[in-house]
Amino acid sequence: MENYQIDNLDKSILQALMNDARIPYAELAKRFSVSAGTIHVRVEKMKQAGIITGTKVCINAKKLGYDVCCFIGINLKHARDYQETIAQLESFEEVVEAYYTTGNYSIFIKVLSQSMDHLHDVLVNKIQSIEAIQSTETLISLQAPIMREIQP
Amino acid sequence: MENYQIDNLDKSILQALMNDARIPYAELAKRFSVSAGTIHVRVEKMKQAGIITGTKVCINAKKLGYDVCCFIGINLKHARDYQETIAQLESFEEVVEAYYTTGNYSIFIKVLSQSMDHLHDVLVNKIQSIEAIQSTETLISLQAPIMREIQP
DNA sequence: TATGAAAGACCGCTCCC
DNA sequence: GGGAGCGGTCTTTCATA
Repeated sequence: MENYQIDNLDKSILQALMNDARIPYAELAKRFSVSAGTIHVRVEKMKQAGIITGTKVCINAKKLGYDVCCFIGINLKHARDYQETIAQLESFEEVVEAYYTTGNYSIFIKVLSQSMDHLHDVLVNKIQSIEAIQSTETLISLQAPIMREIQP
Repeated sequence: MENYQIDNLDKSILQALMNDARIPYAELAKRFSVSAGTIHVRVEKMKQAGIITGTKVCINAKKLGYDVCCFIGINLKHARDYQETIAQLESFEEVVEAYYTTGNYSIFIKVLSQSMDHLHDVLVNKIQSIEAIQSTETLISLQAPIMREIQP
C-alpha cells in the first residue's frame, strides 16, 4: 500500500482499463509493445499500491428508471449533528453521494430518483424529516454534458 | 436497445457486477443457482438493452495526486452561452463532471485538482477566464462519506 | 422461449530465462 | 522485461422442458 510512482506505461494501461476493464492483457501488450506478462505485473503493482481499487460495470441509471438526478445543499442546525445526519442519509438508497463541504452548505448530496414525484417524496418524507437539517436547496440536473474520470 | 424489463435474477447479477466486474460467470451461477450459460445470456441481454454500458477499473484519485475535490456553481452572463461554455470546460481535464441545472446556478461542475495551489490555478486561469461566465461559487469537499451506486 | 451441459477457444497466471 | 505451459474462464452449440 506504500506509494508507487507510476510511469508512462502504467498511465497508458490505466487509461485503457478505465475505458474497458475487460480488455485482454495480450491486447494491451500489443498496443504498448510489451509482453502480456509485463502488463500483468504492472496491474498487480498498481493494485498493491491501492491505485486500482476494483472493477465495476457501468450502469445506465435511466434504463433502470432513475431518470432524475439532482443535488441538494443541506444546512444543519448545529455542525455537531454532522455524523448523525450522514448516517441517516446513508439509509436512503436514493442518496448516492454525500460531501462535507466548505461554502454555502454544510453537506452536499447527490440524489437519484425515478420521477419528479419520487424526488418530491424523497425530499419531503426522507431528507427533510431529518431533524438536524435546518434548510435545503435543490439543484435539479437537466443534463450532464460532461461525465468522465480524471486522466492519470 | 429497446426497453427490457429486468427480473430479480438480472438485478442480482447487476448488483454483483457493480461491485466487481471481473467476477466469473461460474461463480455467479453457483451463487444464484443457475447455469453459467444463463448468466451469460442475461448479461448479453442487458448489454443489448443498454443497461450495461461497459466496464471500468476504479481508480483511487488520491493515489494519483488528485487530493482536492470541489464543486463549482457557475452563473452565465447569458443563457445562450451554455453550449460554448461547456465546450471550453470540457477542454480542462480537471473538470470531470458538468451539469445543466435549475436553481441557483446555470452550470454546476465537479473539479479534481492536485492541491489548493492547483485548484487556485484552475479557478483563476482556466474557469474564470471563460468570458461567458459571470460569477462562480466554490464548494470544497473536505470528505466524501457516501459514494455509491444506485441499487437496481 | 429459456435453461442446462459440454466442448473448444481464449485468457490469465506462473515459472524460468 | 520476455516467452512458454498449465489451469481456469468464457463462449458457443446442442439438447431439453
